[in-house]
Amino acid sequence: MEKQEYTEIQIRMARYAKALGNPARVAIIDFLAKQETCFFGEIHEQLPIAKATASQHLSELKEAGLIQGEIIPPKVKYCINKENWMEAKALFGEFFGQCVCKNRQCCG
Amino acid sequence: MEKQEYTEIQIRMARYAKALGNPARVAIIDFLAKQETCFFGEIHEQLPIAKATASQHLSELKEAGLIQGEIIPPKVKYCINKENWMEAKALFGEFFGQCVCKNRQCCG
DNA sequence: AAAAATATTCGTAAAATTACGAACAATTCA
DNA sequence: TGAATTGTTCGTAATTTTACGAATATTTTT
Repeated sequence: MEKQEYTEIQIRMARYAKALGNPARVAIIDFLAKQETCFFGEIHEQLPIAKATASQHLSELKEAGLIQGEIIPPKVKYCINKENWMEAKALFGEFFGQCVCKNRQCCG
Repeated sequence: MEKQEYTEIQIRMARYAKALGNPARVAIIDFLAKQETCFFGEIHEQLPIAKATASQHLSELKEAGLIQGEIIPPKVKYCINKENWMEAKALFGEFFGQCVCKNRQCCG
């Protein structure tokens, strides 16, 4: 086998991983995971970054499918996207489950 | 609580996630996870990218701690870094375990 | 010693990421 | 209606990422 393209699963894995590849976004998810929903303001309060930057990170998490938002004037309510969260959880579970680390020496 | 800095765990999570945030790097790990070790050439054969790019991705995975390399002239042998792999596995496990998705409605 | 094989490093270019303040839009409150 | 509140979008700048071919270094083979 040579020069294979990536599998759908690898592409989806990388997409979710990339979305989690920043401490601010990990912190946002940590915060959201512990409650049903919450407003932008509460999320921003937790983060050591400007409002505009927080909004940008939320957009990326939404784009990746990990969260969703709903406008409740004049606020915006965010929450985990349950369906995609479960998919990501399964993907990472299988990913980290595939290494037969216990049975081997690895390098050195 | 306001303007908190990120926790060590969030920073480590983001670091591992970022390393996995590219399909080539996910593919490399997928390939390495299935065997004790293998040489650069075999890894590169699997990937639809140039040699230099593959080497670069391997560097990033090594930098993040997920793999390690050993020179066996004139080849280079790579493998999963067992210790850090286990840490990453645990971090992602706790991360995805913390959402109480089943018990809630989320937005909408 | 010269040629071949194996990977990394260098130099470079295009695109994406991260961050901020200012400007804006939309709704609510006075 | 005017002022305040809440977030997003715009414009911008600095940095990082991704990718490639060419050059380089190291060891092995001839």
